[in-house]
Amino acid sequence: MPRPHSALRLVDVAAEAGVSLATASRALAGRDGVSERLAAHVRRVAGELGYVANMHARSLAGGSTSTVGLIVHEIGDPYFSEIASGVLRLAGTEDRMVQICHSGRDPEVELRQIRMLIAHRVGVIIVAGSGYTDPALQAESKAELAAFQEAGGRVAVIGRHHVSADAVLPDNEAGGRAVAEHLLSLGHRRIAIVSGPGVLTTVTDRLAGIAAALERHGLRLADLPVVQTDFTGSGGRLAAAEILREYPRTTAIIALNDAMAIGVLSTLRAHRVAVPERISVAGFDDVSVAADLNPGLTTVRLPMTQMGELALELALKPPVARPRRKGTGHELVVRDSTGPVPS
Amino acid sequence: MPRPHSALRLVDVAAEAGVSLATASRALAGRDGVSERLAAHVRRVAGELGYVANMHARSLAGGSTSTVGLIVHEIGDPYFSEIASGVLRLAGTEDRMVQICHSGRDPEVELRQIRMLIAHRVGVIIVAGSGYTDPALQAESKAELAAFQEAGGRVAVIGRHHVSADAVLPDNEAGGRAVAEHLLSLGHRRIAIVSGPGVLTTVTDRLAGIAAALERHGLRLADLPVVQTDFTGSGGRLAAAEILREYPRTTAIIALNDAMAIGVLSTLRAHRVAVPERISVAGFDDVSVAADLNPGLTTVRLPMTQMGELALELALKPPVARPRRKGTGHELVVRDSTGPVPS
DNA sequence: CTGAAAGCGCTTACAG
DNA sequence: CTGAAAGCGCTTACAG
Repeated sequence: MPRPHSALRLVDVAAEAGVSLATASRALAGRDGVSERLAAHVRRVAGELGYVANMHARSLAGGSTSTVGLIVHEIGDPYFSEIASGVLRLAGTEDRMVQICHSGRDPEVELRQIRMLIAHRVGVIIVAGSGYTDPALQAESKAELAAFQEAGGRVAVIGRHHVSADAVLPDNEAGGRAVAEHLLSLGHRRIAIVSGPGVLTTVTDRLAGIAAALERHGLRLADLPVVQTDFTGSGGRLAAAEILREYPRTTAIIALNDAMAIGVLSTLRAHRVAVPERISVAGFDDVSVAADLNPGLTTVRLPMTQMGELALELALKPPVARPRRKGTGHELVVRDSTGPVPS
Repeated sequence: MPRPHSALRLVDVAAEAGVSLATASRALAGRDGVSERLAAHVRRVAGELGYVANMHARSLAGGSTSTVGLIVHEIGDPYFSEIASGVLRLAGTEDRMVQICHSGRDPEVELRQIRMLIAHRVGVIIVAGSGYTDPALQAESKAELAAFQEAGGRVAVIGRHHVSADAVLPDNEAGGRAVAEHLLSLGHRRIAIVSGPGVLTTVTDRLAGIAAALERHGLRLADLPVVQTDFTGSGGRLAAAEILREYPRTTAIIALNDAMAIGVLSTLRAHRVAVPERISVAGFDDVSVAADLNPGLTTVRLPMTQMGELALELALKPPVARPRRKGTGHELVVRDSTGPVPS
């Protein structure tokens, strides 16, 4: 198999620096047991020579690998591709490679991928897909990740997972509250929800926020139509058709992510339903095209790219006793797809 | 570093199967020198035990790695995330991991990433970003990839690159011709082009197609405004503003990819320019939101997901003397953003 | 067709 | 603080 031109080995660096293999290894790993002066010298020599450790040898010998494993539900979905972009960007500046795999929103596949990544001896695992509300669905993944951390691996998750690890927590509940408040303040009461799979914590958290806002206005989520569908554009299209058919008096639709909201807009347009004059539509995430739609989509902005960067940043920090948890903040972005309730 | 529970080694499989380490290795690698009966037996035992080779040991010993390296310009761009999705999908079914990295449309970064991937001993490299028209810009990458292939690595590229490797060739020129023909047949003559960086083969090929169509109608590309900008949404926005300002009589705009076309639509909308009544707009790629825009974007569909799958498929086939080249086909998708020239 | 042994490039006890 | 040596789990000449 290909071996890089620069088949420079640690022995070469050691020889050049005039130290033993062991000392060179310790110096570069930043392990103690080497005088600071010597270590600095070795590092300088390694730098001048452009030495890059053979990750396979390192891993085989029991060292850790700099590779980052990233699990997303589906990279073709802009929500995840923006997160991945953030991870790749930061990884690039740290000279780390990123292995990406699909979980397809299937806990079993997710488990398989986690095992694959561990088998490949990645040093870091980032789980970017939503967690599952039912702990049983994640029990095995949780055990696997715990063992991985026990053995020195680093883990960070994006979203609410049943895993004890550093976490980036999207402002799902507060965002749900904000978007619902927005529609309520515009006078809407006959609001329909286009929801994703109820097993995802992302979905339940966003719904919880919406429910909280409704209650402050004396409404109950249970009394509103909640159409559960795929977390995708075609899911949104189907759901919108159902809403038009079953709940024709609806004046506003909240889709639990932008992909679905875009599908909703598409169906409404096909049915020549004026947005926002007859029905207001709001989404969640603020994927980059949301601003370019017509009408521009009112949505809750989550900083996906930064979320990816932040997750990797957390994972790269030395672990602490209690996992870190970082909120993301959110921002209600009001564009043209929402307006006053039709009189 | 984390070691999987199933720290099952090849010796364990060999013992269980009652053969030597060497025989077990050969049997699983499908190398000859083992009777077919014995080999089958070893493979069955390995399967039952759930054995997975330690890729690091394999790589160190000189074997090849099943990891796939994928280089994209920017994973946040839907064109690339759809290609990546195809690669990940096929890789998943083959139990291969995929390492993705950004080249940022910078030949130097691309070269660095290629070197990184080779240093990580990936078995396959897929270059998904456009090639560069100037061979000098790719000279080093080309040499690096050639050496990699020489050493047994497999390479596939998407787009026209100065590399001798299996290639998936998007129908850029024919697509350019199709979209230009479409606008010409609608009566447009004052067509402006929103172009990406002229150093990319994707750009020059699409322009060449447009030029060919124009010539058939007695027009010359050189006489039309070609605004060169970033291959992104904001590039499209800027270019559209320039066109409105400098070439106010323009009746149609061809953007060389959908990202830019979406930016163009956005700017036209901000300026209250009716599409397609006053200006028609067409894009290229058919990213998934193109259908959901309002007006729906007329564009040239390239099968990005399949392109990703196909590239990996080619790379996974045994190499042949002459690199394979597969065209992608294309399809002009006429939606609502293009219409007859205003009278 | 099959096996014993060397070696890939590291890290890490174990001595000094 | 530093070094010599064993060992990680494979593959691949080299013998038989």
